[in-house]
Amino acid sequence: MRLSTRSRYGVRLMLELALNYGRGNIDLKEVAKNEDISLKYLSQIVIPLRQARLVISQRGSRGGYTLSRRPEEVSLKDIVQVLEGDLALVECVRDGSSCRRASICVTQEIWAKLSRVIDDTLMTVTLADLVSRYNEKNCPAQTYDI
Amino acid sequence: MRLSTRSRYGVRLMLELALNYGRGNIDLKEVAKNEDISLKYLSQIVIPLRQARLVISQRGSRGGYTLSRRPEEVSLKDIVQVLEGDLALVECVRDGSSCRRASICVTQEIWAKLSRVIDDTLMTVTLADLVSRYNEKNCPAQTYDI
DNA sequence: TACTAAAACTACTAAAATAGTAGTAATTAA
DNA sequence: TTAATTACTACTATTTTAGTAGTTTTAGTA
Repeated sequence: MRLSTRSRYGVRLMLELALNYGRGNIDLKEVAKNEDISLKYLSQIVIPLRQARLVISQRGSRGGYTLSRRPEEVSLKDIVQVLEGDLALVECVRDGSSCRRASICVTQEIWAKLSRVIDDTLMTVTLADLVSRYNEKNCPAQTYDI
Repeated sequence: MRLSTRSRYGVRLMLELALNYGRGNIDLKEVAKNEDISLKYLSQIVIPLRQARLVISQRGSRGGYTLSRRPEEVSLKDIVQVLEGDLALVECVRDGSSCRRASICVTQEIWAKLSRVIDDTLMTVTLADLVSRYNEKNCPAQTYDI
């Protein structure tokens, strides 16, 4: 039960865009460098994010990506959902008819619950939250020694 | 982010043992038939459960498996933990040194939280709970038409 | 207009994980 | 002694993961 690099890199990509929200296009080269992720791989990962309209792209020179919504309005669930595809934790939760034991199965109920708990957790965390955490962690309150 | 059949089958195996708790050895053939799972595959899955002392085995004719503890005392976390191996949701949560960005990374904190939420959810569900659900679902209160 | 930097698209690939199967050996109750 | 059962070892096909590689399109700018 592993979270793919795809999802994790995708979240970090989106975090970079959130950190630069309001500053125009950010190109993937920059993100790849900051986050230490293969540029080519990133350029694959961003495609579904664009298709899902979580980011807006601009091609050509000085092109790049921007968030299509404010960081407060993008949850990690939005991102992970797009990048994990339609994969559910367990197939029978998404599609009851995929298992003929569904009607008598009690474990299905548990996996459904677990799916909900995961979704709820991811839904309550937004990019804005990550930005706050980032600032706390990497930009501690500055003291000026004069 | 998928739960393996290994874990899911393992839980169903344990549920079968819980349903038959107190009735002596249950052999895998029976479980395989009831749960519609390959006998050979089940016999692989049960090995780590035995090694983790969640079940006790008896070899030979009339052999089989029994729960080593009462159903109330076995949570789904116990089972899934054993069957997923030491795989964490995300490697860096289990082992901070696995990623050199750990000290500056804020997504790690989120994955750690998600891991905890998953663990907590699985920890609160015991085999006894599954047995209750099973009885409710498959043995509705009987009415006698005389 | 030509150049350059960027996204977009298409195809391929090595490695690992998943979900099993197959066959044999050891054990034990009857 | 036999039959039933667990235990052990090895193998395998398929899918997923985590990328790489190369080309094409687009758009700003000198």
